[in-house]
Amino acid sequence: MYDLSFFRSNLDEIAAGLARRGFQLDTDEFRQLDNRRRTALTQAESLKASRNAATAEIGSLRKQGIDTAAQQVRVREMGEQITALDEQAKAIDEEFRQALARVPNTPHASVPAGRDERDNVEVRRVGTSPSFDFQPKAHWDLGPELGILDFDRAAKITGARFAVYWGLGARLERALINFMLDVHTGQHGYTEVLPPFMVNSTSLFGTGQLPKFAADLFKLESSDYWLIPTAEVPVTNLFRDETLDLERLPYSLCAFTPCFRSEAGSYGRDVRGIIRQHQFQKVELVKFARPDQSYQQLEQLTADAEDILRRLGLPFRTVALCAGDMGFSSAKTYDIEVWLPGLNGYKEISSCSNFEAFQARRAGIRAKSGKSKAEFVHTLNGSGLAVGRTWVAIVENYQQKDGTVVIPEVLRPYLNAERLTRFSLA
RNA sequence: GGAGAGAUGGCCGAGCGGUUGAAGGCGCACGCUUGGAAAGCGUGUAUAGGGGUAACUCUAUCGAGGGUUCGAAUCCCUCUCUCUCCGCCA
Repeated sequence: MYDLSFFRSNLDEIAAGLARRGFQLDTDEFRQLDNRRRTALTQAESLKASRNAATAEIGSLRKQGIDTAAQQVRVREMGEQITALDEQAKAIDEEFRQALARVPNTPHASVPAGRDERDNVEVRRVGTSPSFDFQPKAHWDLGPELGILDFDRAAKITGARFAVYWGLGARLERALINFMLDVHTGQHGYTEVLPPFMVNSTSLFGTGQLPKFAADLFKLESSDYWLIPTAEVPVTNLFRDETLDLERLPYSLCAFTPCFRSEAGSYGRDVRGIIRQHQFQKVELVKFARPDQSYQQLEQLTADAEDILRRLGLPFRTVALCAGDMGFSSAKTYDIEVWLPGLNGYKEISSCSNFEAFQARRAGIRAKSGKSKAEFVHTLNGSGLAVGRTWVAIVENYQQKDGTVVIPEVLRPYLNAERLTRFSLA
């Protein structure tokens, strides 16, 4: 969300920036709305000022024992007018705020132009896709064959887009979580945090999921609790309505959480396997940065996420999203895409964004040093990484001709195994 | 789930329905004092929005939302959160 006075005085520049991402800002509508808002506000406030004066006078008159019945009738009438004006002003203000809350962030100058994913720009490519002397399988075949992945029972106990992991399949997921957390906390300087997996709607507003994207979320009945779609929501909101010490920034946090997404409107996309599930797990990286350092921090955060793939020996590429492909709150985003033999292509495994002050303004996250005035921090986040998709990448990239999967060296202590072999309960 | 207590400025803590945006203290900032420091003294010290080139001024805010009243931090109702006890529970 934008700062009110900044938005007002830079409407045309903002509209031009938003046009890059294909968002048409109706500047006339906003100007009108803003004028109406200010008129209503001024009217209500000046009437309030005279009521306050009249009321003070009644007070002092009554102290002198003078009858004030006439004044009281007059002020009572003013009160009714004020109520009406207030309602009007409030309605217009609300209309203005709602409209403003639905305006996406402006892309940073370094964001490539373009309309959709085809215009994204590859910034680096690391590793080479493995060559197989046999026909490699997709994980949705290989997993069930190994007995470590079970879609049928998941559909029975819950429904579509859920999975059950068995044996070393379950343990591989857990190994990846621990590995990622250990690297980020031990090597990259992140502080681990374990937040609630449900949040209230104020938090979702803070990070920008609400009001526009309620349909993508799961909401619990008869409460204001929502299942988190990403750890970004609880972790960024940790410091909502707080003022941080500018000198101590950046804060670098990492959190493991499950994530829940309704995937409304994605019918038919990634229907096979565990690429797109209603429930998946993620290790998330979140940074609170000084405004003058946030782009440097975005590079660092992206490198930290990439490092997991390097250590796992998985081939990937990093792309800079074009203006038209970026998320609502983001000013700049890098997607990291891992190579998946089952798709014979790259698939997003992390999305690293700088939101600048967009979320901080919505969530009231400020920082100041000494006596300086508090300013909004810049927030960043990225997956480090999506665990389910990393699981897929391991299984598919390290599969062998005999149907087993060799586990990368760094994971073996966590898995207590060198290889995934056929598993069966019986 | 049941019973009770509470929520006031950066913090602690007053507050009779009327000039209380809010006493007092602490903290913080600046100044005086000092060889320097402490103590002492003085001054200042919230946020958001509107108007104004500015000085400044107006409005709102005492957990949130309603209500009573000419007027509410103060009275009434609802909700949220925190704490204590009981029950249940990992």
